This record gives sequence, structure tokens and C-alpha cells, in this order.
Amino acid sequence: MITSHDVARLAGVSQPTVSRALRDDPKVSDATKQRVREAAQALGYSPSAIGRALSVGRSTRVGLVVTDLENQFYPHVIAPMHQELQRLGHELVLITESSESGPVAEHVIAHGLCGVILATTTLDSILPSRLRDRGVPFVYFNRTAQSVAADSVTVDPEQGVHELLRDIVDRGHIRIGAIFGPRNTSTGEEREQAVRVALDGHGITLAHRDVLYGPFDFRTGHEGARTLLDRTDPPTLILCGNDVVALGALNAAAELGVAVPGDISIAGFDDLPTSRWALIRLSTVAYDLDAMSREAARLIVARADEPDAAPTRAIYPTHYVARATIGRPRT
Amino acid sequence: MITSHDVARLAGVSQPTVSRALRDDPKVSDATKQRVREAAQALGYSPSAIGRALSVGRSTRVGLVVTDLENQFYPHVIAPMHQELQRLGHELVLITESSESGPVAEHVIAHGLCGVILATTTLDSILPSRLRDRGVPFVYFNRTAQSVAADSVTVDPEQGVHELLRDIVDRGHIRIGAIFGPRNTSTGEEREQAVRVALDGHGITLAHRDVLYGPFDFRTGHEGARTLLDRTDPPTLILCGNDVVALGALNAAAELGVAVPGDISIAGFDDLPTSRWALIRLSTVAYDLDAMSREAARLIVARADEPDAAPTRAIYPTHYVARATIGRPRT
DNA sequence: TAACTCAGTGCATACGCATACATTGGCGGC
DNA sequence: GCCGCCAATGTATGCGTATGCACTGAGTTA
Repeated sequence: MITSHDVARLAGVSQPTVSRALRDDPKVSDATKQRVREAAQALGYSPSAIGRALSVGRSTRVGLVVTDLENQFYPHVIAPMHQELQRLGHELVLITESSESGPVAEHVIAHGLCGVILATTTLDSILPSRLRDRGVPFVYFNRTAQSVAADSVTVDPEQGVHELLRDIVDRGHIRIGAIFGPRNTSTGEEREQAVRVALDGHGITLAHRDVLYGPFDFRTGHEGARTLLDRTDPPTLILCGNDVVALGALNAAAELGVAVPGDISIAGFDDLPTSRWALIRLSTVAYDLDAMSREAARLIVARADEPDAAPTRAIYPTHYVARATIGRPRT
Repeated sequence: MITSHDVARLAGVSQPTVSRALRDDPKVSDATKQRVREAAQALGYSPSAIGRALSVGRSTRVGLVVTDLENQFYPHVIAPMHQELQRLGHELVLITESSESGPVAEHVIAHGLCGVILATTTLDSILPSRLRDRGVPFVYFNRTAQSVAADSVTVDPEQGVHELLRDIVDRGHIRIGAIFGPRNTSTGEEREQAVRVALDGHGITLAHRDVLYGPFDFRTGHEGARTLLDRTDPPTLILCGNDVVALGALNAAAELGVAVPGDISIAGFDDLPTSRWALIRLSTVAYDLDAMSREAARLIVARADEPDAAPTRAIYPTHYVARATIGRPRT
């Protein structure tokens, strides 16, 4: 391995000068910088991130904490996040909460991550307070917990849900079912609340028996829709906690030979690329997930530099995208 | 930050003894180990991976080199790979080739990765030779390059394609089109060859004009299918380089109002979870992607320990899964 | 011209852990 | 009862980089 000492020897300077020159320290003369850069180039030297991390006590690696990596939602988070981090000279490492390598907070400390992005926080999660106690910077992404203040990047469902429900009511739906997300997540709660408030404005109440809850995954939508559609008098429309749930519901309907939107209408939330497919055409609530992911990346990098700055709360607006899974209720 | 020195002080031993005790070195007495463990526990100590990496000259981080993180294929690679690496006490870091942080090989060196998994190698890629020259262990995943010998985990398309084409021919297809993968990838080449050989066995040749090529993505299938279906006399079936391409083709057909498999049959390769959806029911060639991903993880970890062992070549068999996108040709 | 300044560079050291080597003490063999 | 051996632990050091401080010499000021 080629070290800064090798470069120093070739350039005829000391190792610290190499370190300073390559980081463009103003205390090094231009002539020396030039010479050092040439030597580094000639040797194919690239500074050891490990040595640097040990020395400065902080790495350039950011953890992304998720639970279900196979969930269709995450690629559209990971990709832009990774790209933005790379642009900022940082790396992305994946962490799952079911970490066999022990609790997340300890893992982060042990591996010297400069911060983490929490993408699957539950309202009652102790992770945020553990991270705060340990002094690990973190950012809430998509979901938040109440307990600990921190930077957050979230979605405000209100406008999108408002538009969605106006369309639904205009089309004549009265008997509405729902498969909401987990009640211990902020996204689950907020979306449910937005729906209830909007429905209230139209004088509609969800029947208790038409409301289901579950994780934001395919299976929840799949099993939930089967449950609702097996009824003798199912609702005429199913609101889903997110698009992945809606995809599960759509497929359940297909399996049962129930026409969408002829027999049942289905609504999602997220507007994933898959929802735009001609074979899917899911009516859903959209927001800029790509920009959100990038912003979370920028926030965590900035936070690592300024641990004590006031938390930033970025909230993204939503809007309704009408496609082909919402029609008139069966007469 | 709590270091091994703190633990040493509390346990009344020297720092190296802490290091040895916590790694279960047989040279430390059980009584001391016990005492050290208790001290570490009491202080909430977790060893710094950075310090260790610097000291032993090697980290426990594995890079996964991919190009298109949003491709539906990768979550099903990343998830099991991540899980297996975690089980082995390693981390997964994502690397894209279009690295703004410079060439991949340098990046790997600089960040002290203990190895990389190459998931998007092209046949003419110089990366493998760069890695070899730099002494960075790597594993070919799914695709290989000819140039450099290394561990590899790949798929043998022969059996699956054989079964697929028997079904196709049995149903009476003669005029067959194809949207193959890139010609500069081993997977693209091998699958094309398997198809041509199998077709040959049935006395069928692909018409040159019915064969398209492109990256393994949605757009390739989407545009390719539109091209083929716009013909006055399109083929009766389209073989796709992989499932993501087939999904693009299916959606193109849906947009054009072309019935599948009534008007056109479509075949894929990979058997992604999405292909099993009731709304998709893609007939395709399957293999155990999950096991492959885990094996790649195990191989790279083993390789980091034994850089000079003979390369392992794991080859996974394929089989045909008949679903609903292949029917009889239109009469 | 002597004292002073400051840009530019080198020296020494720290970061946290692992490891080669030195040291200690207890025990068995003769 | 002396020597030697081995188990158990400590000492010293290295990994590659960053940084506080000391130093040098050229230019500036009085």
C-alpha cells in the first residue's frame, strides 16, 4: 500500500506537508502543492480513509437504517440518497435493525459512522434516544418519532389526501374501506388522520369493520384486500396506506376475479414508478421522493459538521394523481 | 468515546489484554476474560472497527459494485447479500461505477474495503484487471469478464432455456422475436447462445430483424416491444433478456392494446417476485437468486482470508416456470 | 541594523487497536 | 534444590493521517 510517506519521499517534503497539500491547505505554497500532486499522481496514491477516520475521529460514512430491504419502496430511496452522498464525498452503508451485529447505536459507534438516516422509525422506538445519548447524529426520513428532536424530512399528506377524497366522493363512493399502515408509525398515523379529517368534511365516517392495519408491505395489502373482498358486502373502495400495500390489494383483486375499478376501486400513496405502469395505473398520492432522499443525505452530512445547530424540518407537499384504479361504485 | 484503555483501567489489566480477552484469545485466562467482559459491559464499550482496521490493515467492509440501483433486480440481490454479510460480521457498502469519487479500484483501496462483489461487469471491463493489479479481492456475481480469473457465482441458462423453448415450440410458435441483453455482458451472451442452440434443436432460426439488444432495464423491454409490435407482421412471441425487460415489454403491449398471450407471448428470465404477481404472471426461467447472493457474500469474505486459494466457480441451474404470458400463436 | 512578522515547512504526537517480544511466576523434573 | 518450561500478562511499537507547535528564512518596520 502506498502511503503519504511514500509521496513525501518522492516529492522531497515531509508527510504532514503531503497531507496538507492534498487537502488544499492554504498554508502550503502553490509550488509545493503542485510537486506533491505530481508525486501522488505518479505513485497512484489515494489517501487512506481509515487512517484519516482514526485521526480526525470521524469517518465519511453514513448509515441507512431500514428493516425490509426487499420492499419496493426502498430502491427509490437508496438510489438518490447514494448518489447525493457520493456527490458529497460520503459512502452509504446499509444497516438493518434486526442487526445480528448488536444494537444499532453500538454498531454505529463501533464503525465510526458520521451519522445515520432512520427510514423505519416507529413512534415508540428507543433508537433515537439511544443515538442522542451516544451523540450520534441522525435524521428522520419519511417517518419520525416524537421522543427526540432531530432533523427530519417528511411528507405532509393533507393536500394529496384532500384531492384524492374529493375525487372519490365526487364519483359517489360512500362505503369506503381502508388498509392503513402501522399505528405505531408517524406516516401510518398521519395518513389515517388526513383521511379521517377529509372524510369528515364530506360527512363520511369509516366503518370500524372496514378498517385494517398492517406493515407497509405487499402482504398487508394482499391479505387485507382478500379480507375485505370476501365480505358479502365489501366497501366500494379501498384506501391503502401506501403504494406497496395497494399493489398487494390490486393483485388480491386480480386473484379473486374482482374487476378494478369496475367492482372495487383502490387508492395508494407514494406514486412509485411501478404505479405508473400501464398494467397497474394506480391512482395515488404523489410527492417528490427523490428530492426528499437527497435532502436527507445533505442534512446528515451537514449535521455531522454542526452537531449543535437547530434541527431542520423539511416537509414535502403531496398531490393527487388520478389514474385507472378509481372509478364509480358499482350500482 | 470509550476505548480499550478505559476498559483496561476498570478491569485492572493492560490494554492489550482487553484486546485479547474480547476476541477470546486462548492466551488469556478465563478469570481475566470474565473480568474484562464485565468491565466492557459496564462501560458500554464496543471496539472501534476503525482502529482495528488500521491495525490489521483490513476492514470488514465489502463493496457491492452496481450501476443501476433503481433496477428492480437489485433489491433481491442486496437484501440476502446484506443479511449474509451481517451474519459474518461484515458490512455492505454500495458503490456505483459512475463513481464521482474516482475510479472504483482507487475507491476500494482508499476506503480499505476487504473486497468487492462485481454485479455489473461487462466482458470488456478493465475493472477486474485493475483490481487484480491492486491486489483487491473480488467476486464476479451473475456476470463475469473473461480477462481475469476470480471467484464467480453465475447462472447456467441452458436447462431453463431448453425447457422454455420446448414449451414455446410445442405451442406452435415459429416466428420468434427477442430482446436480448447487452452483447458485452456474459449473461447477455450466454442467454442468447442458449436460446440459439435450443432453437437450432427445433430447426428454428431467429430472423435478424426480429432480434434487438439493450441494457437489462425496463426501457429496453418497453421500447423494444413497441418496435417489434409496430411491425405489420410482428413475431408471435418475444423472448426477453431478463424479467425487467419482460416487464417493460408487457407494459408496452398493454399500452398498445395488444393482448398477452392472445396476440403476443412474452418470456422472461430471473423469476423476480414481481413476475409472480397475479397481475403479471410472467412465464420465465427461474433460479435461486437468494442463494446465489448469499454465496457471493460468503465467497468474498473467505477470499479476504485466503487471497491465494484457487478460485471457486459456483454455477446455479435454471428451470422453466410456465405462467400466463405464453400461449398459442394467433392463427 | 536589530527586532519583528509571517508564510512555509518539519517535528512530534495522537487516534484505537493488534501483535511481536519481554517479563513474571508457578510448577514439574531430575 | 536448581533449572527449565509454559501459561499469563505487560511493554513497546506500528498501522496512515491530521494537527499543534517549533522552527527557518525572507521581508518589513523603526
